[in-house]
Amino acid sequence: MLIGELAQASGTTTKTLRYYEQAGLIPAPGRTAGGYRDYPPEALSRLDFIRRGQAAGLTLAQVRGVLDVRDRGLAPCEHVHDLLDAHLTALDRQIADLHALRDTVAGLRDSVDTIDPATCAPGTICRYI
Amino acid sequence: MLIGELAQASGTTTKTLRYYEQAGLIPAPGRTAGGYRDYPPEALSRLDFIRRGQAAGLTLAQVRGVLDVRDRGLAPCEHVHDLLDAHLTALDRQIADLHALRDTVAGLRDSVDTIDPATCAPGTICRYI
DNA sequence: CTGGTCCTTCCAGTGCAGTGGAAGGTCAAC
DNA sequence: GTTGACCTTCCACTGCACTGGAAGGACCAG
Repeated sequence: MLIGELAQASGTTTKTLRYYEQAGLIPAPGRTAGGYRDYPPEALSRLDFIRRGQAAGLTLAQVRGVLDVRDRGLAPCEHVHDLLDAHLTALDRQIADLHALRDTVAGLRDSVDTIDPATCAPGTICRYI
Repeated sequence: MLIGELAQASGTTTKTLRYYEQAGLIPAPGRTAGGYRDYPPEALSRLDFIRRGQAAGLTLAQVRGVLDVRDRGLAPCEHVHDLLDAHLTALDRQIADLHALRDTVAGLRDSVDTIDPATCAPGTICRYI
């Protein structure tokens, strides 16, 4: 399988595949006589896993962590559980932070509607922020 | 006011102040005989505004947009209202996206606890992601 | 044999908001 | 006069996940 075919099959680009190889996410494949990358069929399932990991909001470094465990011949179940657990905690905090920010911004925006701009102090940049 | 004093007073660093100047967020101040930056007192309120804008989750480019309006001698009220409104919309979508992601990740994590790892297919990377 | 498409490597840039460090100038105190 | 703190400019780097482009080789159809 040439790089362009794999890119098409996995819904990504040749640029990205070379980048993944350089980043240690996919192993360097064999080469054809002409020096072209020649991927085995299982490269596709590896790319699907990477895509699913990304869809779950994991970084490529985290995905690579799981792949590294798997490549050492181990079952990554515990690792995956801990990773998802930590990710969930981070997401919860991120959502809470964003919620607080949202309320702050909503208050600021409403203040623009309700506070008379004539009461702005001359030396300030903006009365509302 | 020298740059170190302003940095201390505004709770930032000299590096950041030079960066803000280069980025067009604060005007280039006068210089002392020795070539040191010499800030006027109102630089502090400008930096406070920048900090409040950042606390509201605005980018420096957005903050600079407000400052540009103000520097042209106009009241930025309408601009600020529109900016905050758009920001609020973006925040709401971001929160919704994050919520959906959170639910997905929670489902994945729980599947690690409930699905028997012995049922993993040998060719796959991970049964859970 | 030529044209077109695919592939190769390598270097550099994107956006965001700074941060690090080198090489050197200024100023006040001792 | 010298130490030390502060300042100057300039260039490069951080993290993240790519993306763009140049220069050149491989391969296939007509």
